[in-house]
This record gives sequence, structure tokens and C-alpha cells, in this order.
Amino acid sequence: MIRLFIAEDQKMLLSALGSLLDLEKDMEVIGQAVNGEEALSSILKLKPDVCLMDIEMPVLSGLDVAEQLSQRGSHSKVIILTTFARPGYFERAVKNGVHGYLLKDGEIDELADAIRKCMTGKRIFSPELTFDLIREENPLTEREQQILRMASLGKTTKEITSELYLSSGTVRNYISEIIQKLEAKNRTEAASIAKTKGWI
Amino acid sequence: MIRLFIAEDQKMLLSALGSLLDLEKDMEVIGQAVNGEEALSSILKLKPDVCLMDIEMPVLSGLDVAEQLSQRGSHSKVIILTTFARPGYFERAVKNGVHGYLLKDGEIDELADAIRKCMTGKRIFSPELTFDLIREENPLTEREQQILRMASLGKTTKEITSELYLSSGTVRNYISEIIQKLEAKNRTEAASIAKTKGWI
DNA sequence: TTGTAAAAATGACATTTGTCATCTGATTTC
DNA sequence: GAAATCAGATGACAAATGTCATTTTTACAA
Repeated sequence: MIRLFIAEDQKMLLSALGSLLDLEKDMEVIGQAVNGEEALSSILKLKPDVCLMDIEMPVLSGLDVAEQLSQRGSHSKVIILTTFARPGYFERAVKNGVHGYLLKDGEIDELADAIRKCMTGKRIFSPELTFDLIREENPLTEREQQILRMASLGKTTKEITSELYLSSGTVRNYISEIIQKLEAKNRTEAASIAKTKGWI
Repeated sequence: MIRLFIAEDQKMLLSALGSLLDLEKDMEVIGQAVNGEEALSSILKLKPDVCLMDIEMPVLSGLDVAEQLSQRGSHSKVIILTTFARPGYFERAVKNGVHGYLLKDGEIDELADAIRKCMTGKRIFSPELTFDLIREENPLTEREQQILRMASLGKTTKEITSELYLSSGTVRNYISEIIQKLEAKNRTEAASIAKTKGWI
């Protein structure tokens, strides 16, 4: 019997996946969570065989949870299940040693198959992901990402300086650098590009 | 027997909903679609009793489909099923005479109940939606929305002028007006606000 | 210890952006 | 037909943004 845990913030999908996978004769869903924090603590407690994990969840993202689990020596296998084939996400997932990365773009049956394959030790990746465009690495440093995230909400240079305790010139230098790295025209376009690539 | 049609671009959720609702003894899923265009033509052909419809789909949005259906005198009831409680979405849905607006935030069972209630002629709305904040009308004119959409991609004033054949001053006047209406600090924040409210 | 590389700051500059008051034509409306 | 309304335009101004060359500070590996 494969003991499953599901973390997914869209409750309708969570409950649907739960019901359907529970119907499989060789699987049982032993826990669910709607945010990363709950997921992390439950997984450490319940030690499921396989965790299905969404990325975009409140509090902690699925990638954060995967990172924590690997750091704390958990033996539960993690399969990332997400809408987004963003380069940055995939890159981080691989770095954190996940056992699978699937898009919410396949049928449920494929998912069940993937879980069984994963149990045998294989790593499972959606075919869409193996192509190059996904391999694009995030060119932005931590600091740059942080600043661009703030800029993308419309925060002004001044607001950013006072939150980060940097001088106005420094912030503008960072943004200038970001704009060049992303080949954008201005901060707004840079934010738009970075978002679609999953870099911020 | 309630004849259902489901339109949803996230295939995993589509197939999960399909399987689960088909299990209900009084329902049968007679068709599915992953984009608005397919959905529209299939619904006109199959004349299902109830359509579950996502909003954010390729080609035509769920709201576009609902609009078309009501214009063409379809008798199929439409239930919008979406992640987003955005004022603009809700406003448009109501204008187009949909029979329900549910968030993908409930359990599957609630969904099945809602469908049955809908069949009796009742209109079904997620309780989260009935509060005021959702009632906020889109304060932006068509033109303003169009310009803000362009600005949100990082297009400069100059690029906008040449796409719309307006003078640079006019574009800046529009953006200035938009910023005041949305109580933002700059175009980027205006875009961020408008997006979360579903106004662009 | 030196060398190298980030991270952060400075100053000077050109451009872009946001604001505001005012002006012109159309189109409605009374 | 006069008045109000609306989409655009203009010009002038201040503030914010983006660019670049140069410098300081810190960190850390050889």
C-alpha cells in the first residue's frame, strides 16, 4: 500500500485528487494540507511514502517544503505537481532533489502511474520539461530578485531603500543591472519578464 | 439525469472533476473542453443542462463564452467555477446572467450540491462573494484599461503612443488619470492593483 | 598577506514619468 | 442653438528613473 500525502492550496483540486487516488486499490491518502507550513509538519510526523506537492502555496512554497525536507533527512519522496513549467521552478526543484516534477496538465491516470513508478525509485519528469527553454537559469542574484519583487508591486526606489536600508543610488544601480540582464526597457518590463520565467 | 458539460483548461482538474461528478448517480458528464472556443461550439451542439466553466481559459474566457451563450439564446445554465473572487469578474458574470459563481475553494461534494440546486432554478453564489468588496465596479474606461494593460507589460509611453496613434501627452494624461482612480503611486502599482481586482 | 570578487555607495547626467492648467473639436443633451 | 460632455492635445514643470564611471567596504580564498 502506497501511503500518500497531498499538499495543494486549491481546495477543489485537493479534494478531487484525494478522492480519486484513494480509489486506487494500492494507494491510500493519509494526509492533506492547504499550505506549506502545515504540509511540512504533517509530513515529518506521518512519514508518507510519497508527497504530491503544489508549488504556489501560502506561507511556504512547495519548493521551500522540499528543501526543508531534504535538509532534515526526510525519506518521503516528493513529487512536485504544478501548473507552471517555469525555468526557475524546475531548477530549484532539481537542486532540492525532488523525485518528480509533473504538470497539472495530464490526466489523473498518468498521475497514478507516475506515483507507482516513483515508488520503484525512478525519477519522473513531464516530457514538456526536458527541453532547453526550461533549462534557462535564473540570471538574477538573491538581492536582485528581492528588489525586483518589490519593484513589481509598484514600490518606488525610495520605498525600497527604506525597507532594505540601502542608498537610493544603490537601488537604482541594482535595477539598472536587472534591466540589462533581462534585456528589458524598464523595471516594469523586467518584472513582467521575470514573472513569466518564474525568476521572482 | 443531469447532463453536464465541463470547460476547464487545467487538464488535471478537468479530468478529476469529470470522473468524480460522473460517479454521482444523478449526473452524467456529456462533454468537456479545455478552451473557450471548443466549449462554445460543443455547448451549442450538445445543449447540456448545466455547464461548469472556468474563467481563465485560452482563446475565449469563460465569461466570453457565457456572454455568447446568452446572446445566442442558449438554455444551458452556466456555473462559473474559478479561483478568483475578482470584482471585475463577478460583475461581468452577473451581467451575463450566469446561474452560479463558485470558487475552486470548496469540496467536490459542495459542487455537486450546487449543481442540483442550480437545476431547480436557484442561483448559487459562493458566500465569499456576496460581500461588498466584490461589488467594486471597474472604475477604468475601456481606453484606460487598454493603456494600463500595455503599461503593465512594461511598454513605454512612446511605444503606447505609436500603437494607439495618440500623442505622448495624451497617453501620459490617461496614465495620470488611471493612477489617481486607483490611488496608486505610479503606473506599475496601478497595474498591480488592477490585476488583483480583475480590472484589466 | 595579498588578490579578487561581490556588495554597496556616490555623483553627474539624460530621459522618462507624473501633474496640472488650458485648449480644440466632436457629440450629446436640454 | 447654447451648454455640457468627452476624447485628445499642448506645454511647462518637478520628480522619478536609468546609465555610467568611479570608489569604498567587506568577505574569503590562495
